[in-house]
This record gives sequence, C-alpha cells and structure tokens, in this order.
Amino acid sequence: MPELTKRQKTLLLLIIRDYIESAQPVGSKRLAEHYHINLSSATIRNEMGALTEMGYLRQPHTSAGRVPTEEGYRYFVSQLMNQAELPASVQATISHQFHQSRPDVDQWMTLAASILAHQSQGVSVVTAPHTDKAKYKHVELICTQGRQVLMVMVMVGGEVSQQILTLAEPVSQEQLSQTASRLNGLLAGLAVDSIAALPARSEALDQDILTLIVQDMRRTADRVSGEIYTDGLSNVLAEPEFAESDEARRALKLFGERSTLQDLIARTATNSNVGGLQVFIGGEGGWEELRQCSMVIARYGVPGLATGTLGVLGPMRMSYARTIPTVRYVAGLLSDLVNDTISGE
Amino acid sequence: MPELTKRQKTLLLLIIRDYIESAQPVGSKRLAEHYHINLSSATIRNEMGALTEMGYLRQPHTSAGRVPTEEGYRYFVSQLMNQAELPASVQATISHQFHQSRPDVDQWMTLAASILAHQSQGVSVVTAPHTDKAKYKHVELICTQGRQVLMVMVMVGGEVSQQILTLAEPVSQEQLSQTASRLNGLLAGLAVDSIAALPARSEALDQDILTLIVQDMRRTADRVSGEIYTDGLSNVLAEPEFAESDEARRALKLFGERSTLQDLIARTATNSNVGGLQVFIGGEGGWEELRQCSMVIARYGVPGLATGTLGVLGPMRMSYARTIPTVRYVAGLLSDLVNDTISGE
DNA sequence: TATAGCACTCTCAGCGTGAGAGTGCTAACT
DNA sequence: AGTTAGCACTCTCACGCTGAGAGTGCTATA
Repeated sequence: MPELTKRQKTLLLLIIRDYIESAQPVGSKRLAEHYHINLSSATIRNEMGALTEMGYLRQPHTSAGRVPTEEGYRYFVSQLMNQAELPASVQATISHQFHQSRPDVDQWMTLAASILAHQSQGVSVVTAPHTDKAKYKHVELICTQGRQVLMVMVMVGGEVSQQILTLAEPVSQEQLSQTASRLNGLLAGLAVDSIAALPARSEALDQDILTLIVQDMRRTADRVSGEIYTDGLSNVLAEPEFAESDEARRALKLFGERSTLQDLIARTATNSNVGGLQVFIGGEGGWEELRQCSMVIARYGVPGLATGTLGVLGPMRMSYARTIPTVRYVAGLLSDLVNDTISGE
Repeated sequence: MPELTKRQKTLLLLIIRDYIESAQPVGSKRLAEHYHINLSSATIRNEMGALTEMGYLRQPHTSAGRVPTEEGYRYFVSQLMNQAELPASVQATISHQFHQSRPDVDQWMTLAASILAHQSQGVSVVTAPHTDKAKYKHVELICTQGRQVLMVMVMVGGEVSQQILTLAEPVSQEQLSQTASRLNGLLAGLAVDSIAALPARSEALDQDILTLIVQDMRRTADRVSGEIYTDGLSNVLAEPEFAESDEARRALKLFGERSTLQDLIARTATNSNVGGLQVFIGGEGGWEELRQCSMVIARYGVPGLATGTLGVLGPMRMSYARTIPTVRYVAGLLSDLVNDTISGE
C-alpha cells in the first residue's frame, strides 16, 4: 500500500466523485477543465498514471479515461467515514417524518426503508429490531376458526410475534384464555430460551394443547427476526450498469428475492456492532453475483436488548457520500426510537 | 367484427401461439414449414393479408412477419376460455403443495403467489380473503410497551386484523383484559359497520380507552383488505420486451410498488364475480403505463362471506394458455380452502 | 380456388472510415 | 526537480454504405 501525496489524494477523490456522478470514465482534460485545479492536463495525466500503477484506478481500454477500482472506492469511502454528516435540513426532515408517524414498529421500518431508498437511490433493506435473549412477557391465545388458534407473544421491550397453530381438536375461547393466563403465570419474565425446558414440570396443565404451544413458542420467537422491509428496487433499474448485461440482471434478480436479502443481512450483520457502519465494496465477503455492487450496512438498537440491521444495496458506483451519512443517521434515529420505546416513553 | 373462416381461425391461433413462444414476428414461410398445414406459403400470405385487414394482425414494418394486435389476442383468449384445463399432473402437484402447507392464510397466500408466478412466468398478485360485511367475533387487547396497545380483532370466519394503538396514558394488562372482555360482551356477532354507532350507548365504560379503540376498530377492519402478496417480479425482467425501451421500464417500476397493485386489483375486482375469470389485454380499463401488458384476474372465496382476488400481470405476449388455467385452478383451490375453513373443517 | 413465380420493400449485420478522446512520452520551460 | 506543451499513437464510436435475407403483394397459371 504505497503512500499517496496530498495532490494524488485530492485528484483521486475528485475522479471518483466525478465518475459516480457521470458514470463515465473520466479523462485528464475533463478533470482540468471542470474543476479549477491549477494543473495542466499533462500533470494530471502523470498523476493518474501513478494512481493506476498503485491500483486505485484502471482504464477500460487504452484510450478511455480512468475508472475507480474496488481499491479506489475503498479509499474514497475511508475518507468519507470520518467526516460526512447529513445536512441539518435533511436530518430535520427525516426526524420529522419519524416523529410524525404512528409509533408502530411496522410503520418505522417501512418509513426507514423508504427514506433510505429515496436518499441513496439504491435498494434499502431493514430488519425489525429483535433480541436473541428476549424475555417473555405475555401470551394471548385467540381462537380464530375451528381448530385454528392465533398465538400472540409479547416480549419485554414490546417486540411482538405471532403464529397460527392448529390443534388436534376444537377448543373454546374460554379454555384458551384459561390456558393463556396459566402460561402467563408460569412464564412471566423467563428468557425465551428456557421455555423449551418447561414441559417436564407441568403435568398439571392439559398436555395436549400445552405441548403444542410450547413447542411453537420457541419457533415463533425465532421467526421474528425474519421480517425484512425493503424498498427502492426500481431505483436500481434506472442505473445504466443495470440496463444491459446479463451479469447485472442476475444481480437484480437476487434483490427481488426475500431469502437472498435475509441471508445477506445475516451474513454481514453478525460481526458488526451497533453504531458501527460497514461498507462492502464489490460484493466482498462472498456473494459472487454482487461483484458489481456495494452495500452500506449498519446495526441499530440497544445492544443486548433489541437490535436490527439496516442497509443499502446499490451499484458499486453508488453515491456513498449521500448513502453513508443517511444510513448512519437513520440508524441513530432508530436506535433512539427503540431506546425510548423500551424505557417506556 | 367480420366472420372468420375455419382456416383463418386455425391460422390465427397458430400465428399467435408461435409469436408467444418466439417473441418474433411470424412470416408465411416459417408458418408453412414448421407446422404441417397443407398449404403453400402463398396461400397463407393471402389469409394473413385478410386477417391483417380485419384487424387481428399487424406488421411492424413492410417486410416483417405478422404480430398479433390486441384484437388478435382477445380472440385467442376467447378460444382458450372455453377449453383449457390444467394437466392433471400439474393440478395434483399444486393441490399437494397446498395441503402440505400449514393451514394459515399467510402461508396460502404466499404459496399461491409463488405458484402463479412460477407457472405463468409473470408477476403474480394475490389478496387475502376479506369481507365487507365482516361480523365481529372477538377482540383482544395486549399491552406491549408503555402506552402502546396491540389490538387483535377476529372476525367470524377466521379473518384476523390488528393494529397498534397509542393511549393517552399507560394502562395495565389487567385493565386492558377487562376492557376487552366487556367489549366482547357488547359486540359479539355485530357487523363491523355497526360498531361505529356504538359509543353513544356506552357511558358505563372508561371513555378514554374505549373511544380510541372503537374509533380504530373501524379503521382496522378496513385495512385488512390491504394485504397484498406478490411474487415473480424477476420473471418479467427476463422478457425481451422489458430488456430495453423506457416505456417498458416504467411499467416494470409500477409493478414494484404496492400501491399500484392495490389500486389495480381494486379497480378490476369490483365488477367481477367469484368463479369468473377476466382477462385484460393491453391495459384496457385505464392504466396508461400498462399498454404493453395483460392481466388475468379472478376472484375466489365464498361470496358474501370472504372473497379475495388473485391474478397475473405479464407482457401482452404472455402465455395465456398456461396462465389462464392456472389462475382458474388456483382460484378454485383457494375457494375450497376458504370454504373448508369457514365451515370449521 | 390454390399455387408458383417474380419484382419490390425493408431490416439488419457487417464493414470501412474518420472524428474525437485519451494516453504516454519527450523535450522545453520555470 | 517539478511542470507543461506538443506530438504521435491507440482505441472507440457514430455514421454511412452495402448486400443478404426475409417477407410481402400481385399476377399469371394449373
């Protein structure tokens, strides 16, 4: 990793910024004219040569301008990470939208996805806040129809998850309510993990219903994290690199599938902390099809209590300068909201 | 609407079938060679000329083959409507998938969307079963966090809808349960419409909570029909007519937006009966952007109790021969499932 | 009435060409 | 030594031309 002179840094940043805007290889002449650096195109050419040598730029063909390499983007992003605040006016607008909305996780997630997609012009992905060590708070069993029962579980912290169970035979609503209140007595405050150990010491209850329910509680608790909100697929359709080429189209197809996003989030989120912000350039970290894409991902929430992931997926040429601060800001906002919710407003 | 000779009918059907497969204008020579009709290309040319005259075909340019007009497709579809059963083996597979799945509306909808998308290679849209004249059956109020309350409403028939309310001040779970059971006593069996009239005769209850809840019940009940399941967006990306051209891309963008589909379904579903199947060709019935698209739509369920809509949106050149019977079959299946559920399995 | 033949039209892929953009190198300038 | 001007070179791309091929409509014929 050779050293860059100050001039090289400025030039590199300028080139990348220009390329992100124009989507076209940038040449020395264009650079000299459009930005008032006091340098001739020849000097710039020399520097560009050096930057190419060092691996930050490359030329699509002999007589084209330069295009950033992954390494180049990486440098660009590392510069952005330190500074880059969202303009106060934008912050205000976003914050306003959140406080205007109904105080409902579903609303927040949808809104976050929409804002991210709009600001970054990429595909946004947001997962609902979730804990592994959720503590059980309350369960409700509601008879919907015949043998079908809707189970609603509420965790300490306000997380809600639900599932439909099918019993062996019809049960009345009264019976269900009784069972539920017994469960509530037994389980209040327990960590969800320990529910699995329950059946052994509860012969007193009607086994038939109970075993089924306890079994499904575990599964239900797991399933919560599966909720993924996404938005902005059509943004990416407009990008020139997705207009043609099969490779790009395959990537696009991936975006449309829930399972992919889920996997993606899971894979990247694990080794990341709340507050931290990760940028994956050119699909680093596996994922062959996304070689032309980048991701900006952050975790939000209160560690140990409820956390979620949010991020933006876009072409490698995405506007990091706008995406990174937006992701960071929205992550912060959601963290605050989660925090407020937990501490009971 | 001039009469078609038998030979013209055969020819027209053949041409359209070929075009749907190949996506390319079909010429007289190709037709004469590939299908063993005992006619020379010259004769076919004459007939094609006639069909063009009558408005069923057109030529993109002087020396290209023929392409079906909307009128042509319409004729084609009208032929398909009468016959066209799904092969028994496919029927079996689909039916199997449904009966294998968990008996859960959410599962069914997702599955239906997936099957439709896969079979038709288009974008599928399915709405959950819903009634206007839903009868209220049971309500449950669950405290999630501070002033937030999750309200779950169950309708006769098993339809479930929910919403988060925010009260003016925190309320304990016991209080909520009491309120809920009082509500249950008051409302059991009532049509949802008449709930709005309630507050007048209920000064006995804690007004604060109640007014809020009753207010929101109405809204919640309405919101149920909003649930839309969709799948297969990426199918349509592969189609040649969507590869280029801005018009097509704009249409694609529409598909990605929930609100569009919602509107679309609403607009088309109203004047359609369960069992009936409608085909909209070239975006007839408004919707400018979908001029290159067709829709196959059907309603399912038990009229008056719970009905929903399902359909497929694809290029005008979609495979009607496979889509129509699939939509019809899946609609039938869902109707059966809804029926079974209502009559209590 | 169906077919064979023919002249005509239009598209499209392939090719060559020249303009333009961009480069690297060298020599001159500060 | 760093900067710049100039120049020769390379490569792409848009343009125009052309010939092959596909398809047509019309007319004469079986």
